[in-house]
Amino acid sequence: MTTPGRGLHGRVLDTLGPAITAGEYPPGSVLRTDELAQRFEVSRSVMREAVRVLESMHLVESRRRVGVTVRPAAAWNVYDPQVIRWRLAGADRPRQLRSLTVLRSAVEPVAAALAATHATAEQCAAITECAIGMVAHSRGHKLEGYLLHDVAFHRLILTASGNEMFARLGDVVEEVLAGRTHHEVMFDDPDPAAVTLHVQVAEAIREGDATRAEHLTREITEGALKELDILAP
Amino acid sequence: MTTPGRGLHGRVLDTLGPAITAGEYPPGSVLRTDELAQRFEVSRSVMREAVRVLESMHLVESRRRVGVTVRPAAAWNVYDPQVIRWRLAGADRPRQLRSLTVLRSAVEPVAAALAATHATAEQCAAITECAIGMVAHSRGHKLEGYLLHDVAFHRLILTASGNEMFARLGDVVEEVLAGRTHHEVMFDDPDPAAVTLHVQVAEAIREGDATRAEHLTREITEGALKELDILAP
DNA sequence: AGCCCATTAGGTACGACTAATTCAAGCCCT
DNA sequence: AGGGCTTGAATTAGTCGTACCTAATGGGCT
Repeated sequence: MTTPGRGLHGRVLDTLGPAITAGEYPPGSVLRTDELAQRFEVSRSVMREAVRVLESMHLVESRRRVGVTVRPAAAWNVYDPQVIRWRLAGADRPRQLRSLTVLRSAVEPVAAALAATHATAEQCAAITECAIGMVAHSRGHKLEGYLLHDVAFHRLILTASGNEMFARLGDVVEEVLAGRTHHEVMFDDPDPAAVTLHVQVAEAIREGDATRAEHLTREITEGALKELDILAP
Repeated sequence: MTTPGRGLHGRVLDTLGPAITAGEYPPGSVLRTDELAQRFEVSRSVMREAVRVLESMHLVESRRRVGVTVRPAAAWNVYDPQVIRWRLAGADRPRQLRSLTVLRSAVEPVAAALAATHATAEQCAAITECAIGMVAHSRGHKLEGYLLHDVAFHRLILTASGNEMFARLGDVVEEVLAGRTHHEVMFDDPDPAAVTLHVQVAEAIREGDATRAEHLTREITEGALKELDILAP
């Protein structure tokens, strides 16, 4: 995935970030740079750089004479891929997964509709290939192969929408899908109906049928939501 | 808005960030920390902190023996409020505004539907108040007052949806709406039809009619898209 | 109550040293 | 002779530690 620990400050972040997003330090908690530097056995310079990054994510706020105070969760940059990963690794993973899936259910249908009118021939071919790949890995405990094509499928559609904001949600979708396969209860084989829907979405996009692509994609995301309801009502 | 220049490194970012997002340094461009420190007349420590922040936004990548290389736009954290502000201040503001409006058109209808079933009585009251405020400022060149209520209206709905990912898009909506009022051509008074739609959305949410809230909100966002088409086809 | 000042923790600057990576010169082997 | 590999020198970010500045804060004084 992403390079863990590109430098000492990155190592520090890999510990501090998850700790903060996990609520280990409640909002308003005050940390001191020097104390943190000692705790992590790094120089103040390194700790300052780490704090700066946390600050840019709005996880903390640095004020003179006070220290580094933890900000309430409502202020966090929850779209930062790093923050998303930290939170998905934490305790409220289910809630996080649900939020992200709801976001998917809002974005992906619209993205699919746009893809139906904007996708190039190459993109259509790639999307179709992914759908075929999903079918090929839909039976016989080939979950890893299925996941790979599933992620690529949704990422391609988001990209083909031509909207950069949508395109950048590819990472989010990947996290959600990977999480479902790896951490949550996943039925031995994917739902055949879902596989069919993916094939049909590919069809609709290829044919330039925006409305159909949108509705079919909505069915997929609603299925994902129902799946979550079953696991954690 | 946000505090401009919380420290020297912030001052540097206020210049470097917009420059990079504006494409002033094409992808692959190499900057050197020391050179930048000299150019901005700050110490290396300060410049390093600034670079760390840019790195956390995926605007640049810092590698030994190479320098600080500018990453392609596709890698940028376009959901970072700071990045959004920088890009909106730059040359491709129209494209950016369009991307964000498309995002709104995907998210807000779903958020409104959720708000219809999740909003508390207090939230319903606040939303209604905003709609009333919009009506009150809809005639006679009261654009600032109108904007204020418009922003609050959409922000409240996003919050009332109960989904934190939606809630955090309040800043985005504010930027878009503020941009429309301040920088783009804005008709002297807002479209009466749009004002009515807002009132009706408030109604639907109050009555718990999710489907109606969703459809009405979709009309609002589609109107916003059409407005953009007129300005920049 | 209001003002003043000592305290405190972050902010900035500088200098020295480390480490990784690139590039190229030089070598060996084919 | 040419191509690929090794080695080393140059370069730039990374880390550390120190010294000093600045501004909030809280308590004590008037």
